[in-house]
Amino acid sequence: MIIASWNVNSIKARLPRLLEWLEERKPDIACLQEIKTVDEGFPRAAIEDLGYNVAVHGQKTYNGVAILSRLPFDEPPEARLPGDDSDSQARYLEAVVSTDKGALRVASIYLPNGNPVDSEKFPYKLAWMDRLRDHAAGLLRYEENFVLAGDYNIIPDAGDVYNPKAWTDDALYCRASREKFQALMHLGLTDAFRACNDAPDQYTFWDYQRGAWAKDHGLRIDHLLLSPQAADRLKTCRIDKPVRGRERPSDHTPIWAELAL
DNA sequence: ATGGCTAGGCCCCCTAGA
Repeated sequence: MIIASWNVNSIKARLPRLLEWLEERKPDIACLQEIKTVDEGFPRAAIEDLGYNVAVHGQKTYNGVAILSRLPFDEPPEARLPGDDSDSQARYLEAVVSTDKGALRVASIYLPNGNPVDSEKFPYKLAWMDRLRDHAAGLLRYEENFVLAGDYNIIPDAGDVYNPKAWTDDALYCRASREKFQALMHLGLTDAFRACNDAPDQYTFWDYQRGAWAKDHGLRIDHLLLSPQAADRLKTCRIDKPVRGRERPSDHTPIWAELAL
């Protein structure tokens, strides 16, 4: 089955692009980020008409995540990441589906950007990453298939950004951010894209500004992180780059993995 | 030589994104 992640940068602005991509790629599960609407504003019917079950954790104006699944959800999907009851930003949604080869847990993640690094946004990002690591450590104890899919706002390595020197002090690439990402990976997760492709400059985001798309000045910041059980079933992982070049695009493009499930 | 965008809100200018 195909599990995808896409930061759509507003579900309402991007609905035509989303519907055409769902019909082309036919993902079994699609994790969306930055839907930028409350639950009631989500265009649920148009997506259900394509055969998807829809789970939404929305918020007015900012953030917001969703999970689309051809298979029904086993239990009501769980919003929010444990560890901070005062966190009101809609950045996490987790669901479980049953396949004939076992259960699959999927999370849609919109990890905080963290810029500027001298603002309160940066410690919020780092604390959020600590919470994600703690939660992932708990999930690993089930020894099941899971995929943590989303916009991590983390450039893992120098080969994942067009000009790494310019990003040294940015919240997406600075030492503290990448150390937190490494701590998460060192639990035993697999970066699905890097497990399938070691070429540099394979991006998932291109800024709307400064002709970034035309010059291929991109970042690889959207990731599918797999549990060991899911990694054993990984067949391929790809980035749907042409979607970024379409009319009224998101600044992110979809990434997806195929698992033998 | 420079600066070049997009989306939402209650909206003609601001915040936010990365």
